[in-house]
Amino acid sequence: MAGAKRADARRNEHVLLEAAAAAFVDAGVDAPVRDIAARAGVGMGTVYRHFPTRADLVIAVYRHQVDACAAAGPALLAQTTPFDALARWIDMFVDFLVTKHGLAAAMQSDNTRFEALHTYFLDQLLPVATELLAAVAGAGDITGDIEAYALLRGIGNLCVGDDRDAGYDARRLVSLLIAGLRKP
Amino acid sequence: MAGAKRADARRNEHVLLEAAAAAFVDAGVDAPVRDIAARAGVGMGTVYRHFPTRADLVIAVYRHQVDACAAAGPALLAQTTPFDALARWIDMFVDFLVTKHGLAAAMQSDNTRFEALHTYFLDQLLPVATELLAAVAGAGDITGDIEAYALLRGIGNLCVGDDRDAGYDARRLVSLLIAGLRKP
Amino acid sequence: MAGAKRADARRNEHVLLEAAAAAFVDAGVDAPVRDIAARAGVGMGTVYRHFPTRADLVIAVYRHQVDACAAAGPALLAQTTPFDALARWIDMFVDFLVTKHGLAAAMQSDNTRFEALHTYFLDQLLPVATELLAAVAGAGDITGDIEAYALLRGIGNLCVGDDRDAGYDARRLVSLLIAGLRKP
Amino acid sequence: MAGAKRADARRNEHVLLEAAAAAFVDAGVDAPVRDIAARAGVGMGTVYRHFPTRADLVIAVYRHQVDACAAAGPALLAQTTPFDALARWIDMFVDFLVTKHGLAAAMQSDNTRFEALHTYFLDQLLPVATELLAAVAGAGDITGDIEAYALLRGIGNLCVGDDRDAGYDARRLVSLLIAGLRKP
DNA sequence: TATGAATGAGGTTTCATTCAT
DNA sequence: AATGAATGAAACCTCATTCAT
Repeated sequence: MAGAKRADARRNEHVLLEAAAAAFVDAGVDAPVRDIAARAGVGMGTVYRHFPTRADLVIAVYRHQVDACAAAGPALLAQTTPFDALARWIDMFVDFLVTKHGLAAAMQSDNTRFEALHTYFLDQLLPVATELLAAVAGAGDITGDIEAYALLRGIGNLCVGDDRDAGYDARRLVSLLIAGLRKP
Repeated sequence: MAGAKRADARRNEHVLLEAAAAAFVDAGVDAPVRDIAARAGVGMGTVYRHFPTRADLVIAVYRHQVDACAAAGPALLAQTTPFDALARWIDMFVDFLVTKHGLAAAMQSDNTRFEALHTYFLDQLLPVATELLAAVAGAGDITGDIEAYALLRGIGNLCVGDDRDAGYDARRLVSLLIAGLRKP
Repeated sequence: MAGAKRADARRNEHVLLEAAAAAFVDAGVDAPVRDIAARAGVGMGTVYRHFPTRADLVIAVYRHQVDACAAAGPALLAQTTPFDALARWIDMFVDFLVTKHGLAAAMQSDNTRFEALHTYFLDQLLPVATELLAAVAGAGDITGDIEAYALLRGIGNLCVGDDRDAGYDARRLVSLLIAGLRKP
Repeated sequence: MAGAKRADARRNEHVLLEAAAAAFVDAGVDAPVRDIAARAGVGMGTVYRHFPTRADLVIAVYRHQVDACAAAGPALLAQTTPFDALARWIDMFVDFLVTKHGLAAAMQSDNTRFEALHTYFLDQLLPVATELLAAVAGAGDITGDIEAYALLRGIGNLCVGDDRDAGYDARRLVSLLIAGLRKP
């Protein structure tokens, strides 16, 4: 019986994540709880049961992709030159942010509601970025210093609004940034 | 007689602009009208009298600085090399955005309320940025193409949250961007 | 399970209708939502949940009585002479309007918010009034023509403010109107 | 000098009355003071100087016509039969109300702001109506009793909204009322 | 455990009225 | 005397969040 319940709960959680992801795309990560619940076909209380705070929900929605991104770093380092690994990892990160409408905006929000989200991202990605940057520096490919944090933050910022604005291409600007990083 | 009254009103308008600027810093450009009025020490109706829509207020808050920035472009071009002029103009732009906390965030908002603000910025700055980029391209200092719009947007994005975050320095990232632009 | 909740909600809806009716009496059909909520002892949001627009609320408040009035017409025609049936039906209508203080005033409001209310009343009552008038005309009891719409509107108007004014008796004036209608 | 001023003031008062009358037509007797002032081309303070309360303004707007109506009663009585005099006087009253959009509605409003308006109307018209009714009763032309107050009130009510509603003709209903009054 | 009704704070906007100039 | 800027009390409506069922 307990097991049956859990199956139900797990299904609900899954449905909710899909619904939230869809709502975030359409209305940003501040989408009304009621809308998310309605999309998922559950009551609002159910949303709160599974994700007590908004950050919990947002993190849950993006956890898989953040984790995948984190995992990709070392793999890339093993495959190619440090600079190329960094460039390709950043590409992945940009792809992730740019396809998740509103996520970059949420990341730069200073609303305390999203603090936990921020933290989660950094916990996962900062070590990887640090490692990649260190490898590039070790290979002597970089001009000047740049903190991993600053780099992630800058890339995140460049991705804000990419989807909403036909005249703007975050990837292009990020590539300029990387070019600026490289020792001639 | 008509002029006498205006002294009061003009003072109030000034106070309101200061109050709004401060409120925008603390709470973003969506700061409640009630708060802005309270900071200014006036009634809410006074805010609406002077600035019927929110865009009116936001534009008014930043107009002087936008105008100054626009004016600086040609002056710089006359003083130094194209690339240096561009770099210094971008510095000015970044200074402006970074000291006016919350402005960059407003610029990237897709809320239709801020459309007029967006428009105003672009009307003022796009021609200048275009002129500077053309000069640099003419001098053969640039690698690849970049639209003035994309550049402004990217710089604006990089400035988002610079003030709120000790570990982040927008100027540093912008300088990487410019470096990436330059032909080796 | 779904039914359990409804008990509460149904009770609240009932309480709200009573509260709204009372508020309409005291302050007209434009009574502040906050007041209605306070009378009902519920939050304002509850009013909006049950009655998203003001017209919804006003119609709901008076629906039962309008329906009852509409139903009474044919019954009366079957019981007595056409003229008597008309007179008694009008008595009912007047009773309804006069006891539902403020309703007549709402009916004459040209505020577009009340359009739906107006429409609802006419949809229900116009056919009945038309039928009664036709029967009276068929019996040759009437002098001159009168449209059902004009008659309802006139009676409605005569009832405005009946309750607020000790020196005024809408029934008496309506009876004069009916007398004026009758062929000597 | 004092005289010169007075000419100015008198002119302003006149302009204001015209403006208020027009505003009342368009927006009812609750028309915003600002609108009235704007129509008159004066400041709002000027409205308040001339008409400290809203009732003062409303009364002033309609005073001439009320007075004319009051004066007409005795004249009609002297010219024709009592019943005919009453009928013609009521015609005048209806004409007055029906052409002054929104006035009838104001008269029936129980808003205390309009109390003085109410009072003024009654002070002027009640004696005249009473006299006319007494004459008709004296001539034995009336069936049953009707108070002058009730009659005025009923007629006023029948005129509400006459202008806004193509399907409604207050004059027709008032004539039914009078017909109902007459002894066969 | 799930539901969704209820709450009420929070933001917006509109005007009647006062009062400094 | 005239002006119109300023005030601030309403009123509206929208959710995030709680909690009875």
